[in-house]
Amino acid sequence: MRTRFAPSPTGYLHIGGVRTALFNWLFARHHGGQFILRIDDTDQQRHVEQTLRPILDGFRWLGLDWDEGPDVGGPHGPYFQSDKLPRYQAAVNALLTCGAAYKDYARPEELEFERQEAQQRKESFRYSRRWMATSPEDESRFAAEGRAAVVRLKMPREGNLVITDQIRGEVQFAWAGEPDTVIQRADGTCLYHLASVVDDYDMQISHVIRAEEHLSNTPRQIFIAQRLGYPLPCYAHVPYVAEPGSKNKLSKRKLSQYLKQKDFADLMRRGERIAERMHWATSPETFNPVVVDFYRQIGYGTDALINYLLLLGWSWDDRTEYFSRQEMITRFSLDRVNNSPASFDPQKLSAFQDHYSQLLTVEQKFDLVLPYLQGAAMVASPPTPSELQLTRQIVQAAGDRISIAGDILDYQDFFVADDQLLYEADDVEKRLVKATDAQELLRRFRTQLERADDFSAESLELLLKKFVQEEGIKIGQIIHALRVAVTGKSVGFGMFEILQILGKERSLARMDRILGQLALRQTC
RNA sequence: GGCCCCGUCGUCUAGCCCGGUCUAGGACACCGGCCUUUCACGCCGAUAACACGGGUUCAAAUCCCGUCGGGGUCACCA
Repeated sequence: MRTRFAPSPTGYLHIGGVRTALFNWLFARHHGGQFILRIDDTDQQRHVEQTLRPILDGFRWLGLDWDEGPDVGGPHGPYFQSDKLPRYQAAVNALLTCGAAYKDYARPEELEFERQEAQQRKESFRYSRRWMATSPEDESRFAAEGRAAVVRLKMPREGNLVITDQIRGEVQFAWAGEPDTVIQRADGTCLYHLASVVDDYDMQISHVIRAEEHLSNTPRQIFIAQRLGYPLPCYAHVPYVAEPGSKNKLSKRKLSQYLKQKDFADLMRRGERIAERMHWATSPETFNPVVVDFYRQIGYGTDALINYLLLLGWSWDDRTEYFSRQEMITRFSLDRVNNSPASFDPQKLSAFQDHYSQLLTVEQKFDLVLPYLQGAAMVASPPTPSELQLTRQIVQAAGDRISIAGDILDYQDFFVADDQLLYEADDVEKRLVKATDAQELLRRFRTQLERADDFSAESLELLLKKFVQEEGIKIGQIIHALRVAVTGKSVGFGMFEILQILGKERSLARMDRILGQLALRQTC
């Protein structure tokens, strides 16, 4: 079993493309076959290297390894269409010779005229073949008129074709409805349909697993293969990935429209918050939730992404949600691929990420998070031992709150100098100003803290409990005020962990600073 | 418009091929509650779907026909 994914070098990896690639990869791995990467660059100019790199990097990041293709080579190369021009030329000649294709000398405007005429009559367009050359005499006559020739498929105009699709079952087409597709341009370069069929044959692809939009291209490709005497691969057309909340195909260019949807907007905002702290120059070309690299950049894990994508259109049973790589390989089959489009749901992706990130140890998370702190210049590069320790403690205390690696940047307050800490005005108002006795209680508790020689979370908790008891107050009367005093806001992780992380000196400094400011405010 | 595909909770889906066990199951989200020093996690609970209409049948989400709706594709793009 041999499958392939044939991206064109566009500079980015589309989320739907990855899903298709994943299915190809899984299918090949399941059957112990090969997964081939081939570059569809018939239409590309020179910068292939530049636009291909991000795609290959994306595959590597995701762990979708290819057995043959760019960087790794293989016995059925070349794996770049741009390197196979003579090969395609030979195929075109063969098609011409056997009468499956013809040279067409129509000018674009003449074709356009026919097309419009058909539209006016509300008929489907079918080329008249008026400028089809049927003899060398025709060719020289047309050429004398200054016409250039393209090569078109000479499609049958009667009969039907039944395709047995592995996912959709039997699909019937009438040959008469198939257009005389151009397979070679006037300048001699070849087009996708031809190249694709020739490549699939050369690379001995057994299963063509691709997006649904190619279903209607299949008849003409089968026609080419048949007339060239190639054995037909099995076809499987997977439904495309749809926009959140609709059945339209997900498209990178429609980002601004998706942003009107809350979940998508939230995801984007989360990304932008990270990008901002990292000082990234972002553009919708690469920093876009439709593009896979977006997730790598902000710190998603590949386990979550792959698992989510797997379930977008495929299922094993009525309840299994989590699959290891090995489990997916073992269980994957085409017949459990769904046949209706599935819309992309950022929230569900997040839920998978939450799950997989909870499986990580503190040390693993620590490693993931560190580059972000360095990138945001919140720690030095390389980090000092005390910064490393601080980070480790934060990761530990944050627990589930850090889901994607970039989430660490939300804990900037621990890294900022004590006299630079920003306070949420509303929180200060509510917990330190309006709350009666809050400031006084803080002052009194401060002296206790100062005397404490054990600043561990456990002993701090005992200390506060004792204080609360002695004062005859409820813990809520002081703890919120304390939190705002040392972190600047009213939400965060466990109070005693916060104090432990900051340590005595910093905790006191922060308390003193805000208490001083508030005292000053009162006298004014 | 032609051709093709698709149609189960808001979303991802199980069930459909081989009709009864489906008063339609799971997950995410949402809502409510519990836990609790806040947030998050966790736990418990609730709401929520067979597009519609005809058949066939003792019985239809499941089979047949039609309608409607959504989408894909109709390039000298891939």
